[in-house]
Amino acid sequence: MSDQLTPMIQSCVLHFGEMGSRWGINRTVGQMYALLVLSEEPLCAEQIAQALGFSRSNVSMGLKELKSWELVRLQHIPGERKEFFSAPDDVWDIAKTLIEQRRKREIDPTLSTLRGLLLEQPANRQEEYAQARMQEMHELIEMLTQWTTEIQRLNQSNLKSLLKLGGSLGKV
Amino acid sequence: MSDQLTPMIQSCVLHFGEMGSRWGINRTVGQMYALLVLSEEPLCAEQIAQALGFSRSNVSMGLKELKSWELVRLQHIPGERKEFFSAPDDVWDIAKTLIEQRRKREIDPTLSTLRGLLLEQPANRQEEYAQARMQEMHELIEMLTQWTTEIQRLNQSNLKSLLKLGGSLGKV
DNA sequence: CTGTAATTTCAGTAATTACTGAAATTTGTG
DNA sequence: CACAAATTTCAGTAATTACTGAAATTACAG
Repeated sequence: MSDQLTPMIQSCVLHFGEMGSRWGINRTVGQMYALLVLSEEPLCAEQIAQALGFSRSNVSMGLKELKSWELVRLQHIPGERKEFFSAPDDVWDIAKTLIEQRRKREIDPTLSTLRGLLLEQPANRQEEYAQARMQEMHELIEMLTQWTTEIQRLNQSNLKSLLKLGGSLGKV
Repeated sequence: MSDQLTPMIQSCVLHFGEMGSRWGINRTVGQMYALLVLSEEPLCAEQIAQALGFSRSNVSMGLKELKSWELVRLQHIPGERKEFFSAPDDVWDIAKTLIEQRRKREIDPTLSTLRGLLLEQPANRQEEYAQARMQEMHELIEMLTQWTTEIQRLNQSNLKSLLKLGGSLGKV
């Protein structure tokens, strides 16, 4: 990594790179995104490559990935020919996008796989039990999904105030 | 993979193997756990290796991993010398454990990294902005964490009824 | 305590995933 | 439309992660 970055920003970028890789996100893509989030002005591919010490083509791949997740905004700066990228200004928007995308890519296919298997006629006691488990998983995942859907409707400050009501959840 | 498994169970096992690998969980560990969840009786390492076509040592590694996540229960079957493993009977217990463990391993260190960086004196305007972003991230993560803490207190049926109240969230 | 079954460890290898530089393509400007 | 800047693609390579078999260790019945 080049040392154009201040140590503070570098630490954060590195941390999110590691975190990303634990969550199935390519480490360098994680770093790129952290950098974009921490930057006030939009950055061009060249700047990202320079700041993080990656090849230009790696950055191109990374940005492609981030575009496919809808996590970056493409911007054109007047007078500049090249493309600039930035992350949403509101971190809650980022989180909502992440949740939504992961749902589309992983949760929905899982639910649909489970539904498919639940339609089959169990061939024996063993399959009967397995289907019961699958049914439980399906219900649980659907429930948690509905929750996140509700939460996603809120904006961050509503979320905060809802949380302050706090223990209200315990009173069911 | 051996074909001791019925196609139904095999499909499910394979699917969760793939899903696991997208979430930073080794594919074969994902398969092992799916198999344990779908099995009514506890399984021994040998049975898992046989059913999934993995080496005995790979299963040993996988079980070690699952133990470290506290996702499996070790059981001794009377008269049997070897160890048997099973997953919790309640899928909600499994989910709660997963959430808790990921919090410990990834969320807490992230919060602590952010707090550390927020204590530093910003050296310039750029770092000032970066810190503001870090502050937002910290707040958001802490908030979502508190949410999941609340939810984890509930049991599955409470969760269901709370969800049925449904749009109540929208009324904040 | 001895012998055997079971489990774990670990060094080596295989498989996967990530990254690069060079070439091809696209984009925008005069 | 010609040229140049910018971006993308992709085949090759590097790095990482996963998996195995053999050896070491542990656990337990007699």
